[in-house]
Amino acid sequence: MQRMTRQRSAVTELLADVEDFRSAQQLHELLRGQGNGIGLATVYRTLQSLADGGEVDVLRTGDGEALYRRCERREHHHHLVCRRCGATVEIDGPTVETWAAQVGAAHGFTEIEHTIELTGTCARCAAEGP
Amino acid sequence: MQRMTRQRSAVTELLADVEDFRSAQQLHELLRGQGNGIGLATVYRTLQSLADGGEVDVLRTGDGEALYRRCERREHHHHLVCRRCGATVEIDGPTVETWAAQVGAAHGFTEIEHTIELTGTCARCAAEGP
DNA sequence: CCAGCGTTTGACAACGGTTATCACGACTCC
DNA sequence: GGAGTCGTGATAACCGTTGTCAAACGCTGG
Ligand SMILES: [Zn+2]
Ligand SMILES: [Zn+2]
Ligand SMILES: [Zn+2]
Ligand SMILES: [Zn+2]
Repeated sequence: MQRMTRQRSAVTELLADVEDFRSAQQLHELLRGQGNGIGLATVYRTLQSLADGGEVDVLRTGDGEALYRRCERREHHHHLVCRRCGATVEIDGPTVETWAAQVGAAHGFTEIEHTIELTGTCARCAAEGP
Repeated sequence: MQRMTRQRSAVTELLADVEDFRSAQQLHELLRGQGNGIGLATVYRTLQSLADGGEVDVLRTGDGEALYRRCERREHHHHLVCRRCGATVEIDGPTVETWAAQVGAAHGFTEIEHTIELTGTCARCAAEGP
């Protein structure tokens, strides 16, 4: 059903190399830069399809832009992202998982979902100073 | 520094009445509907200034739209929002506050911030069925 | 290997929420 | 009341994202 085209594999290979969360437009720029001509719309479509399949994680910046990242673990997890350089650590939070479920149930809510993202300044960036 | 104009008080009064998170455009519609003529740009500006002053909370929907709400408590807190009707409960989470700080520190990150939002179906909506 | 056909692509236009512009009006202070 | 300041609002611009649709492509069965 899903065909493997030159463009689709270019995107997945690029995502395998990139460590941090990147926007669709950044990824498009990178692909163009490395000679892999590809349409912007195709990048968006591919990322969306990968996200739907759970192959990449999506998170939204404060101003609504979507960032994508190919994470190590496919199971549910959260992120600790450096606000300066974008370095990302995948977080496993059993504590908050149960907390979220309990709080939701305590107020009579069902089918609880949660969004939990951590932002900070990583050690390397903190060392550099302002 | 901040003047109290007819438009600004109209927005704050409306926010005092509205229980749930609403978008800037919804609030603009409501103001227009109740005869309070006001420009859309002014609604955006006012909401932004209120948000900067910590008088309203902002949260982003999955597709990047900003929603605003005048919350009871001005201190830091989180939200449990019904995905059907928008009913909102303010959540106090000492557990997750310390968890977030610890996890951040454990990875050498400083100045940790966190985004934590809970979504579910409230008891009333669950009773109504699909 | 090739024809046929459904899928994917990509340039471009359109969309939707938000922000910038800037002339105008309203308020303040003297 | 006049100068200076700040807020307003219609409109245009912005920017990330999605829709359009003809052409290109990848797969498969023959
Ligand atoms: Zn992840
Ligand atoms: Zn979780
Ligand atoms: Zn709140
Ligand atoms: Zn918190």
